[in-house]
Amino acid sequence: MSKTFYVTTPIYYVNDAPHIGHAYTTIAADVLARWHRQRGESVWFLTGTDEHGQKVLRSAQAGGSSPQEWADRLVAEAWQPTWRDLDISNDDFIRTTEERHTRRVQTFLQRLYDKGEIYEGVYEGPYCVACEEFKLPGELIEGEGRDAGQRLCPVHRRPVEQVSETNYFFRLSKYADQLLEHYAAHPEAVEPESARNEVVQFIRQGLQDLSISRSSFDWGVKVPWDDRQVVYVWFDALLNYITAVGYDASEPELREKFESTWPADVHLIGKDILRFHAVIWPAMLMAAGLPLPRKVFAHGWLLVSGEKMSKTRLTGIAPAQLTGYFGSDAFRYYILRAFPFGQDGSFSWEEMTARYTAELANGLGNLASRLTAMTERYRGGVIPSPGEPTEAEQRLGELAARVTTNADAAMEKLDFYGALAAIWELVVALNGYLTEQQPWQVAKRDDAASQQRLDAILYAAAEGLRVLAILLHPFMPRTCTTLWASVGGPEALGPLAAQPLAEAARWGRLPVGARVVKGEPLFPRLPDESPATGA
RNA sequence: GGCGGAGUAGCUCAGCCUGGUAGAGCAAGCGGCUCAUAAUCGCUGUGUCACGGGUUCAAAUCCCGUCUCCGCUACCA
Repeated sequence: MSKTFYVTTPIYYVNDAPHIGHAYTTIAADVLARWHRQRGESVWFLTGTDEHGQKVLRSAQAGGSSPQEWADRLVAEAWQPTWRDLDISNDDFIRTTEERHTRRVQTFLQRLYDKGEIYEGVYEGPYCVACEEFKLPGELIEGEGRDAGQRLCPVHRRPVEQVSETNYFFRLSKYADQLLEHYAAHPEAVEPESARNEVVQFIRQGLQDLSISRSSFDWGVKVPWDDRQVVYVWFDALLNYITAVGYDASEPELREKFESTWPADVHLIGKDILRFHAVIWPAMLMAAGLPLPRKVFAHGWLLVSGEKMSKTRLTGIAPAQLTGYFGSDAFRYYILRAFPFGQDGSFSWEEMTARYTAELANGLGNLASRLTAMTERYRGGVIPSPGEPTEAEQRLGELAARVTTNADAAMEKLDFYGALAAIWELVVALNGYLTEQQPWQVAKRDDAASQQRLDAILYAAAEGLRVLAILLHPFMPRTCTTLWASVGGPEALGPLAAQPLAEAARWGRLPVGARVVKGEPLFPRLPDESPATGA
């Protein structure tokens, strides 16, 4: 059985509703999954929600509901609708409160405990009595005046106490050398390079064992041998990548699923959760004797006005604010086209508007309108014979092939930006081709040679659009389905999703006689005034 | 404080490793075209390459220093 291409997003914390940062990761994962499906590979694309932990408990209490009700509502009313709106094609959606997950988390934990990878110890740290919780050393603030020399809780502005609690610890420290060896042998396992350097540097400093249970609250997976404690939420959350695909399943189909799916080919994450994925997670897998993920890719952040998005600064943008105005496909296109994937990108409404108009409406959309209008007008909406290709048509065919190869190579590197740049060469070339060949002039001449020439031009342009529909389908599924239909693809060649990338650029696949229809513009012109928004 | 990244055209950025007339896209201006969503195609300009030194025949590119911005510096997710 061949290995399934397995791509994941983080499971998102249901403390809050999704913003465009979550959408960025998820859209990238979706495009990657669709690209590999279009290659003809078996693909498994997983996303989901992380629902345990103190913050969810607190949010639920503040909202006057139980944590389970809180999570249920956010998942049903915020997260899943957002992914539906964005045409996210995940194959599964794991929630950490599902029994299939919690049961397997317990099994995993018990195995590590039995192997001596987990021991009972004492966690000591700064604790705020008012918050009733442990604080991170880094979030404390220096006291002034009366509290000079002391460190204060950032919420209550009062000194923290050193408090200790009995917890269970995972022997993370013993895996430092193995992790370093692994990354030396597999540099591709953490990308981009800057992220890998940070991880390696961090591990070199030495690792401490990790406290993986909590006893101060109970919203979590119970530690199987000690029900006074619940599992630390990250330890619980990371395991979703294996529990969702059948780790420790007894059913034969699920065992087979796990064997053919794990290890993950790509864990896509934001760079803020790099350490959990590139240090703790692989160490957990080493301890359990399971294979490590092939790649963790930490992408940059979408910044708004140069700052990380934040609710408190009112810079958090809900995806619906953008999709409602630009459409889901335009949003998917923009965030992958505007910024190299590994780097931070500065989101701006103005830039998105400019790209929408220049690249989608005037570029791709208008190109489709030109071809379909002329085919309807001059040939009654029927794809004519390709006739004798001249050098211009040959160049188009060669470009289509080269662009396909380049885009595929870029996608192999998770370079969505480069892939779109490559594909856009074909959009630009086709607009130039039509302008140079002037089919509207050729159409005015009645002689047979001119009419055959017109056929050839229209055919070549239609071929170009056929290739574009296939190459862009993973990025803009909705629009490309429309485009595919408008060049007669469905009847002539079958469903768009079934068009293999390897065949996409083979020139001349569109059969003579396919029905071309000029429909509504692919990307309608934006209204003059944009909706009021903080962006 | 330590480690790492960045500072190049109005905007977003490439170039820097492997020194040798400073580039792309967008925006702007001019021209062509009229099939198309007032769309498209061609042409044009623009720069103390953060600052100060140094190496060199020659530095955006190498070296030293300074300034500014950002990230990482472990158990919130």
